[in-house]
Amino acid sequence: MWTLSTSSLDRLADPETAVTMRPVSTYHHGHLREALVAAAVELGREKGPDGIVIREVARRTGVSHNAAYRHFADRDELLREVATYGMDQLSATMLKRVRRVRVTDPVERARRRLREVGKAYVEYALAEPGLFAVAFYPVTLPDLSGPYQLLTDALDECLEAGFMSAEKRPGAELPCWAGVHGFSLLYGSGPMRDVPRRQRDADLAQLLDRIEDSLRA
Amino acid sequence: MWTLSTSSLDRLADPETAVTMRPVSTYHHGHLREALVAAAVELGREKGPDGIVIREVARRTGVSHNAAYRHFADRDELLREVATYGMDQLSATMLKRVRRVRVTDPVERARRRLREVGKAYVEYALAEPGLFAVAFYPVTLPDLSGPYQLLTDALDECLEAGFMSAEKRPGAELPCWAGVHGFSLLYGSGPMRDVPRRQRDADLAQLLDRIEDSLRA
DNA sequence: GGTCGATGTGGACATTGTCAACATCGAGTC
DNA sequence: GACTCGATGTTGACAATGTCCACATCGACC
Repeated sequence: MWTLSTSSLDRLADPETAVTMRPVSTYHHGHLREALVAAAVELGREKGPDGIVIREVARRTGVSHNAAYRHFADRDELLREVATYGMDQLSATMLKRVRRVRVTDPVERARRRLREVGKAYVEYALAEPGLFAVAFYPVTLPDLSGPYQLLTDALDECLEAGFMSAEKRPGAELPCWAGVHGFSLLYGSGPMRDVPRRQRDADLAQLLDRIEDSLRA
Repeated sequence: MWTLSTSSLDRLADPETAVTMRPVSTYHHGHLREALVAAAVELGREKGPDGIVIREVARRTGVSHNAAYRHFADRDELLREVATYGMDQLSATMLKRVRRVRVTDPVERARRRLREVGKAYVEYALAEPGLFAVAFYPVTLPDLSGPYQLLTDALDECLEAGFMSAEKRPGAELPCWAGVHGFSLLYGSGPMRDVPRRQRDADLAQLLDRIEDSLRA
């Protein structure tokens, strides 16, 4: 029953339930909550927030409509779960890219790290426009501290390396965030969504150049 | 019958139909299309894209459900109409603010105009978050040439005035647009929506400062 | 005065979120 | 080892919605 691409569950199943895994009788599912979230994530990935439909989630999980109400108060709570999943993936994507930077020169490393933070943000938003939209769905709003902290760290490093002027540091997060966030939406689901990849990459590079220019000491 | 706040119809009713206005028998409405769009705009203003519900629009217009189908192929077409209305208002807001600039020094005037373009964009997005969301709803996407042209003009002026370095001019629209667009969403319906007005204004001022810094020769 | 196409109406259907009542199962208790 | 009880699923129902079809009504033109 309930076949699942385990990969998409990696971050969902907590170790405890993972141990208790049993093949399941037809009635009590055993891991319904996780299975439902996994199905909801898949729907969100395919069709965005509006595509996350309780009854379809139940159908894909091979369970009756209404079963979800034993695990989520309402649709919004399920949405919030998917949003958190997306935000976690965004954090992970950013962290991975930042860690890949192998430069010793402090200034160059700070610049590169800030750039990778921005690139990763956009990369995830464009790779998963549906989940990104869910993560920023007005009713949803999961914890943002992961991505925000990575940006803060990158900016601090720019300051320490002397790449950024000190009087620009306070509140510098916002202009940077707004830039990549706006870019993500314009190119991910907005009016620029059909711009070919080459052009889009060039535009992103230019955006990151301008952000650097704006911070430079 | 069909009471309407005429003010909200100003930009909708075309002169021709306006002349033909008649008090109407109960059946054939006479200006149903305009009345429906007006009601849809009001709903969009109150609750955003998801709030624009055909049956509610019909109810508010005092007409049967289904009546709308004589004027719009489906809900999306009605949405598109509202989106166009919002985009027109955005253009108007921007134009108004740009025109208010009364500075003679060319450099200072170019800077101020670019700034007002950005301020107006954010101002409208924050004043009408629902309509702004409709205007950028993925399925919608009305004509953007109005706002875009105003930005282009402002940047051209910055170049001519010598405030912006020439090699940064090509493609300069994008970074600017992304910045104000991202800001609008983060503060209008996103994670920053509860930031108090004072703080928000300061953040916007800083964003515009950084944009100027990024373009400076 | 009569006809006909445009415009509204009423009814129907499938889909959805959600509630209430009922069914089933496994973990403790005697 | 049988029993009970709370957690977990299921069935059925309801109202709201987008959309389709058949029918009603009206005004412009012959």
